Amino acid sequence: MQTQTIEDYLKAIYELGREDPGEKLTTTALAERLGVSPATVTGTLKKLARLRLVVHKPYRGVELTDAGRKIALEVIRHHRLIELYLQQALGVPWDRVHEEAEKWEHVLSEELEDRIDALLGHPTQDPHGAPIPARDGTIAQPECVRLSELAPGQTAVIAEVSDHDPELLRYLGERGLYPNVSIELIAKEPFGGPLTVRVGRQGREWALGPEAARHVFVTEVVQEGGPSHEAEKE
Amino acid sequence: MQTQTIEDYLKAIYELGREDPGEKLTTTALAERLGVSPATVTGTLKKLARLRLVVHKPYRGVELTDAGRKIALEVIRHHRLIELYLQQALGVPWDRVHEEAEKWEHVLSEELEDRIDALLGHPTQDPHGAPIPARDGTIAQPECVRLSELAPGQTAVIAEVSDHDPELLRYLGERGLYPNVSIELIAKEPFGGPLTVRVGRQGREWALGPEAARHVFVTEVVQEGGPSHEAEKE
DNA sequence: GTTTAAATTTTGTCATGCCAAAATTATAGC
DNA sequence: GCTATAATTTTGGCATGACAAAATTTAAAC
Repeated sequence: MQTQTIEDYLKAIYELGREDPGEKLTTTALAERLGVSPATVTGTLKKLARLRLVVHKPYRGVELTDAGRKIALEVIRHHRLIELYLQQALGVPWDRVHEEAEKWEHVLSEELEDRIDALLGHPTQDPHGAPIPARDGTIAQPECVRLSELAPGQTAVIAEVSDHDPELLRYLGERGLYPNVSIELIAKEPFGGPLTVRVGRQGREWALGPEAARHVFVTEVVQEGGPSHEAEKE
Repeated sequence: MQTQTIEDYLKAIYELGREDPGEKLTTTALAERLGVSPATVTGTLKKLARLRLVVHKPYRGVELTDAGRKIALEVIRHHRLIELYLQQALGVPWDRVHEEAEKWEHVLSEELEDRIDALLGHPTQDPHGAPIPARDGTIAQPECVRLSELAPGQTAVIAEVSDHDPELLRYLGERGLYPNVSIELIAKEPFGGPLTVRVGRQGREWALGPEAARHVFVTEVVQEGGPSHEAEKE
C-alpha cells in the first residue's frame, strides 16, 4: 500500500463529506477510504489541524476549513480534468480513467492544467458527470437524487455516476447509462428489489440492480409520465 | 528536496555512466546529481546491491546489472516518450518538457505508454534528439562527438543536446541548433574559446560559447569543406 | 614506504508514516 | 443515571530515507 499524502486526506474528507452531507465524518470511514488504520488517521488529522486545513474535534468528527477545501478542490479539479483528457485525447475507456487519474492528479503543474483545460474547451463535467471545480476553487453542485429514490413513472436525466468501481461503470455503460442521458423509471420492486428503467427516449428497457441504482444520480425531473418537450441529448 | 526513489537512482546511474563511459562512477557524482548527501547514496547503493540491481564495490564505484539497466531504460523510455508527447500534443516548449517529464515518468502505466507511443507513431527520438529505448529494454546509441571537438571546416549533423538546463536549451533554440539540423564549424578559438558555426546549409553564422558546444553532440560527419551531396533535413 | 588529502563508508540520530494494543470517550439500552 | 459496546485516541514500536560527524580506505605526493 502506497503512503497517503495530505492531498489524499483532504480529497477523501471532501468526498466523504459530500456523500453524507450533514452526517459527521468519522475516523473509521476515512480509514476505510484511504486504506489505513484508524490510528493512522487520527495522527494525520492532528497534523492537518495544526496546519489549519481541517477542524478536528476529538471523538466528534472532522471537517475542512476553507483553506483545506480549497486544496481539496484543486486536487479534484486536476483529477477530473485528467479523467476527461485521458478519455477524449488518449481514448482510455471510462471505467479505467479514475485509477489513472489517481496517480496523475498529484503531478500536474499549473501550466499543464491550463493547457489541458483549454484543449478540452474549459469543460464543466468529467466523464462520470461530476462537475469540474474552477481554478478559483468554486464548484457547481446541481441538485440531484439517487436513481433508486425515484418513483415509478418519473422521468429524469442522469447527472452523475460513481466513478470508483470499474465493474459498475462497465455495467452501466453496457446499458447506456451515461451522464446527460434521460431515463424513465418504469417499475420498482419493493424492499430494495430491482428496478425497471427505460434508457433514452424511446430507448430500451432494462432491469437494474438496486445497488447500481444507488450509485446513479439524476436531476431535472421533467414531469411524471407523458411525452416530454425536451430534446434528447446523446 | 523530495525523496528519491530507486528508479531515480537507477536512471541517474545509467545517465552518469553514459556521460563518462569507461570512468568509474563515484558516490559523490551520484550524490550531486540526485541532490542528496554521499552518505545517503552509500546507503541506497547497499540496498540496490542487495536487490541485485547494481554491483557496488566499496570505494571502487558502482555499475548497473542487466536487471538494473532494464529498469533504468524503462524509466528513460517513459521520460522521453512523455517529453515528446508534451511537446507534440500539448505544445510545451522544449526547454520545459524535461522538468515535467521528471514527475510524469513515475506514474505512467504500461497501457498509457502504449497509447502514447502509438499516437506519436512509435518515435525513436525525444525533442532533444535522445534515442527512445524500445519496450524490450534495447536502445540505439549512434556514435557521436561533442560539437566542441570538431575541427574547423568539418560539417556534421546535430544528434542530441543536453536536456537538463532550460537556459541552455533556449540559447540553442534561438540559434536554430535542433537535432537533425546540419552544422558547419567555421572557426574555433584556441584554449576553449568561442566557436563560429554555420547552422543549416546556407544558414546563418553564429558565435557559440564553448560551454554550450560541449553540450551539443553531432554525428554523420559528411566531409571536410566543399559542397555536400546530402539533402538538408530540417 | 610514509604521509597526507580526498573520497567513501560507518555510526548515531532525526523525522515521518504506518500499525497493534491499550486506554479513553461517546452512546445506546436498560 | 448506570453499563456495555463501539468508536476513537494514545502509546509504544517498526521501517524508511535522510543527514552530520567520525572512522576508514584510496591514491597521490614525497
